Amino acid sequence: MPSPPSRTDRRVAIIKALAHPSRLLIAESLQSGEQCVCDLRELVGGDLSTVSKHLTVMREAGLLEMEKRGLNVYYRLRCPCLLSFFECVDSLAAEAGKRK
Amino acid sequence: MPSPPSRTDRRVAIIKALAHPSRLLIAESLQSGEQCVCDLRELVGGDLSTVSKHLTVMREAGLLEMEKRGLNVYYRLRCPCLLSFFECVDSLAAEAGKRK
DNA sequence: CCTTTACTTGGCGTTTTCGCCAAGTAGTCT
DNA sequence: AGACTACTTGGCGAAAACGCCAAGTAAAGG
Repeated sequence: MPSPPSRTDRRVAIIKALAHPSRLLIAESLQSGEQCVCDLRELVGGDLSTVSKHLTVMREAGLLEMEKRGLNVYYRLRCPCLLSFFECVDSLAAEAGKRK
Repeated sequence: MPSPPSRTDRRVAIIKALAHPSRLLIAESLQSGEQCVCDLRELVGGDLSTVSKHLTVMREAGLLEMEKRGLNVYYRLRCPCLLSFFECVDSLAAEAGKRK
């Protein structure tokens, strides 16, 4: 039987959900408001099924909420705190750029 | 020829460097000050070479600094801002725990 | 009801990541 | 110098993540 996810497991799942170029772009784009899957597909390119799977990863990690309205499915961020995280990452990314 | 890493690539590298149970534990532990590799090995368990490779990933992403003193190599965080990020992750992780 | 649109799910080959072992390097000690 | 300690690096098999295609589902429209 599978043991329940530990505190660390849940943390890692959340971080992993951001650790991919397409998913990071999606998270950043959703900061300005909800978007449907087709919008996000235009954003990141590639197959619709691939985008859908990325969104599933992010939703299961707890990062996103989804809501179906009509034919479209809209996704939005569940966390207002991502912004400060991105600032942190960017300050490191800027230094990494200079260092090398 | 390889194109230079984009802004998103650098961001992703930093996030990926935290997206593993052992590496996340290491980052959290280093918040209270520098530690040598053998300390971190005790923390996460497993082979020393595995720990060393995790540290290399984190260092190359820009997360850590290393310094050799005597026989030991000490690692420390390069970013004071990780703390607020972990608070963000934890608030999500707590909700994810409740939700399911 | 049938078709179309907007997705989601299953499957599968390819790529990446992970972790151990073995071997190499750099200080320290005697 | 030789032995020992504390790592780092190379290599490799196993596991996980990725992305496409094909098939399935749900709501809307004719």
